[in-house]
Amino acid sequence: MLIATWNINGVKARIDSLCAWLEAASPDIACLQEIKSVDEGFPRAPIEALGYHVETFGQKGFNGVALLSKQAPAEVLRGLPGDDTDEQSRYIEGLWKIDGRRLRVASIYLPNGNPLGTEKFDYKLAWMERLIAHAGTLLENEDDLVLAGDYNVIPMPIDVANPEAWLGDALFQPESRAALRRLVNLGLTDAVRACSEAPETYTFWDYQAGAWQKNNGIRIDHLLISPEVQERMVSVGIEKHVRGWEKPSDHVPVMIQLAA
DNA sequence: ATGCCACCGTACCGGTGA
Repeated sequence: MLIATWNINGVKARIDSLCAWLEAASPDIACLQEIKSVDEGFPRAPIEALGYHVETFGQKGFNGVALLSKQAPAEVLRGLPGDDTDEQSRYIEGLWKIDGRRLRVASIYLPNGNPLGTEKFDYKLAWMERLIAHAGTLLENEDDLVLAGDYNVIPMPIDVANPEAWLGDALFQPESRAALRRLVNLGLTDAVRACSEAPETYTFWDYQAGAWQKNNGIRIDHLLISPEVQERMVSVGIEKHVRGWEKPSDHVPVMIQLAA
């Protein structure tokens, strides 16, 4: 069982790369973020032609998340619970029933929160509180749980090439990092860090100022897993080579392999 | 340095991102 997450930065601009990656990596479940498409405009046909079921939660212009899976989910939840007035499409969750197990996977596009001192940062922190509350509810079920996505939070200094450059950024604020720690401390595991303490483990490189060429990256795409999933974890992988493709997303896919 | 680059919409620029 292979589960992946990828902030694709526009599914219509990246559809050929997405199909090439799906064919090569063959994830059982792929979580996408920043599809930047309404549901009706999502290019589902070429993805379905590869044998994938498609569930989307899009919006016009920006944001938007999706779940691609070889097996159709039994249930789908669109939108993060806790605020009926939230109009941004940043959360979609599916439940799969596989070999008698219940597997819940969420595709998360956590708010960026920049600039500091604005309602955008308040929205980020409030959204994180809602995510913590919802994750607590999910963990009570003791299902297999994978919270995957672009968290827009740099957990630790080891997760950024140039920490000083991010001190004034919402992604590296003490409040953002503390909220992520509280989420993890509910009983989740950061799958990538559980498998490797290596520095220069990044998932995002800015398009600007030659960040990719200089390996000036950050690790902000995370797979947070429940104890039931951690027991079955075989390996994780960061698809770094995808950043070197033509017209790449600024993020690369992150994957976890589970036994059976 | 609030730009560098890239996406989207109804578009030849402004909003948004990280």
